[in-house]
Amino acid sequence: MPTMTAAQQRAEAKVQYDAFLAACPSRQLLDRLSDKWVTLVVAALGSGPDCAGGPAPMRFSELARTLAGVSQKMLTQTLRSLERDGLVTRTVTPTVPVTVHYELTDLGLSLHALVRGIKDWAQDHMDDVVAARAAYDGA
Amino acid sequence: MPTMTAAQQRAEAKVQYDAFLAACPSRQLLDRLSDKWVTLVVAALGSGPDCAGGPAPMRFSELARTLAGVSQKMLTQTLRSLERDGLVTRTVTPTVPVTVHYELTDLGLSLHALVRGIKDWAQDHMDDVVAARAAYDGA
DNA sequence: CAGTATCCAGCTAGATACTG
DNA sequence: CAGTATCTAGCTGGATACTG
Repeated sequence: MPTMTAAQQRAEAKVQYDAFLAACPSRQLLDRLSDKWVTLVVAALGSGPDCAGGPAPMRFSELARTLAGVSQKMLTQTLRSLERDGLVTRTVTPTVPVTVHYELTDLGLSLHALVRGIKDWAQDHMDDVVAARAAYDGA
Repeated sequence: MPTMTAAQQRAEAKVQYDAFLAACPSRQLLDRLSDKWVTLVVAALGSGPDCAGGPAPMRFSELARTLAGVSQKMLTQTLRSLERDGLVTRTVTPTVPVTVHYELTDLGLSLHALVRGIKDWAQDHMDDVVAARAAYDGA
């Protein structure tokens, strides 16, 4: 065999990739933020239903309404993963029917600061992006 | 018909959802950052191949190596969208074979600051997340 | 109200082959 | 070197129905 096959080279690349991941912790959080509902839930819990207030606990149905368009499945899945990661707390009040509140933890709040930063950047620069897009498409 | 069907309620929700999107500009950037390769490319161009230096122009193959594991297709697609959005510049040097450099624009650099913030947050808090995860799984 | 369970359509992204 | 083109497997996430 004179040289590596394409498949072998790919396998090799995967190993290097894993190493790159291990060396760059940002990747792990990235996978979290890459889930669009995660970011939206954090934004909702951190900024309130109107996307402009302060942090506030919200009920399941309240979140579902605020993020209208999210399926129950995705909302549940997202909230579970956030709870598991210690970013939100889940509080069950045994009324009939049951009432459940979700709230950002301190850790979640610190992440919210980043999300807020992203939002601010978007508001400041999104028109630049739109303009660049128009120029690119026109040319 | 006494009440709305489930399908009608869903259609209604979609409209509200669109309104929510329009009211919250963060969503547009979110879609951008939700693409994991976008964030990684910005990080690579902004922090250098070793993920620790300063902003530096990089060649196509250099990016492919740094983000080992990315397919040519995804890398090309990602770079095109970033170019279209005015976040990176594409410079072709007519050597044989051709040489292409990618570099962050000022706009791209300002976005990189956010990515850097995310990275720093990850380094500061990722162990908390891991601990929370272990506690959740153990209980 | 706040889920869980199941099914499946659609899109994403990987593999592969070819080009200037 | 830096792409483009094509095919397709697999996974994501939506729709729907059911439960404590």
